[in-house]
Amino acid sequence: MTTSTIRSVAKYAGVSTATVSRALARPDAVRPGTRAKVLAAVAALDFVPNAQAVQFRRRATRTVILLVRDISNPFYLDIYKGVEETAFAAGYRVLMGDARNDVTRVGHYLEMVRRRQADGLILMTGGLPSALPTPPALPPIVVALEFIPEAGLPTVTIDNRAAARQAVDHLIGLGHRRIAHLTGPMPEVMSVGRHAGYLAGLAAAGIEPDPALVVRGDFHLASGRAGVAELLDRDVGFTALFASSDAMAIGAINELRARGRRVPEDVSVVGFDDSIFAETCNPPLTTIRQHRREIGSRAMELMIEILSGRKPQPVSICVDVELVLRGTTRPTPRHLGNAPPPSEEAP
Amino acid sequence: MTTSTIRSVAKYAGVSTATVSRALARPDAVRPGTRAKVLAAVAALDFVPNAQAVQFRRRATRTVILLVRDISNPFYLDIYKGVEETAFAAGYRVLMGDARNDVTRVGHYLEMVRRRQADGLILMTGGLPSALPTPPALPPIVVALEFIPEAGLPTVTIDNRAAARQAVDHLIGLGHRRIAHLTGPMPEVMSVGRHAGYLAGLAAAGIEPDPALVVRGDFHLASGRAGVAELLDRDVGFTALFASSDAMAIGAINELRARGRRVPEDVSVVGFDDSIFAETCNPPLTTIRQHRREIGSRAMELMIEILSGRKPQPVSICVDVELVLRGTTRPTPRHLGNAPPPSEEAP
DNA sequence: CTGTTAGCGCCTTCAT
DNA sequence: ATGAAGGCGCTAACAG
Repeated sequence: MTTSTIRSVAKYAGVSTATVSRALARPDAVRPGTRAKVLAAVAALDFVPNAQAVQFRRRATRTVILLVRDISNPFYLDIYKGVEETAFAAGYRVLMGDARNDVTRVGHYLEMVRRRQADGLILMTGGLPSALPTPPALPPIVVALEFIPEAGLPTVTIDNRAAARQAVDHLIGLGHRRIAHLTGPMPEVMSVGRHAGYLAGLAAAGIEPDPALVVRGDFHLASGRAGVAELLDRDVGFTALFASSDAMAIGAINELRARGRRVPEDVSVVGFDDSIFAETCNPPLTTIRQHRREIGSRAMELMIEILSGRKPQPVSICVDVELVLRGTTRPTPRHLGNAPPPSEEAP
Repeated sequence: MTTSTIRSVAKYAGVSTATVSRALARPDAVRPGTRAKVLAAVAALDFVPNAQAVQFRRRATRTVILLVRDISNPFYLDIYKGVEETAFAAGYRVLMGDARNDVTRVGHYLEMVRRRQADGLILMTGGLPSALPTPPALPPIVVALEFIPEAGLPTVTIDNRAAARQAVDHLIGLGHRRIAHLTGPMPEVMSVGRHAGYLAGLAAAGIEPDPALVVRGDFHLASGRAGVAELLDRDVGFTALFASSDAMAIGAINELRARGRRVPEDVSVVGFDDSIFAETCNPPLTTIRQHRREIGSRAMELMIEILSGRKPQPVSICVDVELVLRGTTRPTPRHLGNAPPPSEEAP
């Protein structure tokens, strides 16, 4: 590893260290001739500036931490990509942290920022340690995807309620009226929003909500399976199912099949997320797409503005979602009545 | 954000800065009384050591870069987890980089290490820029999963040949003799190794290899689909298929179904990786499991040893794989002859 | 435009 | 066991 410093370069080029620094940082702040001399010296000595010294001196690491709830979830990969692209372009680096669903680990990462291991924190975990430092000591934070009610932190999210509503409206448009819902973990803002959208969709169509059609899940595949099992055991009739996550939707489809129901012939299914599983599963899943890349880059943009000293702290950005029609939904079977013209179909 | 420094703490506690530093770094190097005074001052002033200053002074960032070939691939998530866990426990941080299948970006990350943005680089990309710095200027590097022939760099991998052999032996054990192979991109060491294992398995069973049964893919799902299409169009008979990646295996299954072949009734399929798709696909995929977490943590362990100044540079570690029996393989149909007792079955 | 001069915050000899 | 002092490598005033 190299050891030449700005000082050796200065000596070699016959200029001062300040000039070297300038020639490198703001080339047009020095005369072309000197610049050339410096550059030649840099090349000759194979000089590489010591980033640690620079950052220390500038009191900025140009690094942000992206902390996710659980890194096993590939959902976060695209978010990361969005964050990283925007960060990289602006000269920032991204450190990805895994909270492992554990709030104390969030505190740990917060501490890293306070120690100036990083300039800011992009949080995608549904909670903060209760002993949160108060505003003056609170480092720059942007919350994405999740909600942290108390603190008035800048946030990037989707409109969960409206998104769920889209899913349900689609099902209703296909003629379904007995629509079940697999929710996420329930006191959580995200799950509550999606459930509210489900109810709103029914209400708008004048469909009486039936509590027996609603089962609580936890976003994971197994709970989708279990949810359908419960629904079937309850023996409530339903021709469609809206799951608050793709994983649950896939679990649900597996269980439906295992119990002899065909998808979409007997039951239409809509998921949520448009995860990587959605397209490759069989049949491909109709679902609500979250534009993850965009969520990530928006969050990073916000962070950059905050770190640049612009922006009034509390901002909120809402990223659009999109209903992706694929193979798991179709009009209700004619024998159940109200069959609409068989027009809507996935590409 | 806090601004108290070691100096203010020293003044408050009525000791020198050296004592504060010692009290924090090596508590038993100072008298209990002084330690208490220092700790009280730290608490009173809400002192947080400035990591940048510490690292600058110590000339170490305690950060390593994990550079992957393409971060969209969830395969790397578990590797990351393994790396991160081991790193975290040893006081290191992990910066994840995405090479986006682009060698020039590898050079960029190498440069980051040279600039001391990080202490070392864990490489999971199949190549290095040709203008690689020579040993004195070459930063600490550990290669994982992939192979970089020229440089005698420490490496953590699996035995691709032996792993593929296991897959093929399993199929042969079930009575299959017409076994097709979907390879990875072909000049690459990894793909070549797996293909060699396939051939070795056939040879050991006295089966004549048939070039018409081999199709080149690129590890991605679409190439699995295309590969099967080609196989079917060639009209070569086969009762089993070994794909060098799970994604290709799933693509293959989709295409087989689309063309009216049932899996595993008509064709048995074995994948490679045990990716997250393997378990949730339908039926669940029999495959070769790579212990990704372990590969990651081994790589990080190696890195730590190198950074600690131990370890002679060129080391190579080989992590075991495991055949995971699930639902896509079964004995050959009796009408094709040699049907073994129907014993082997997934749990 | 360029050089001189101070540190950034911490750790670490070297004395005491 | 503790204090005093000198940098790590660089940038940012401030003069010239």
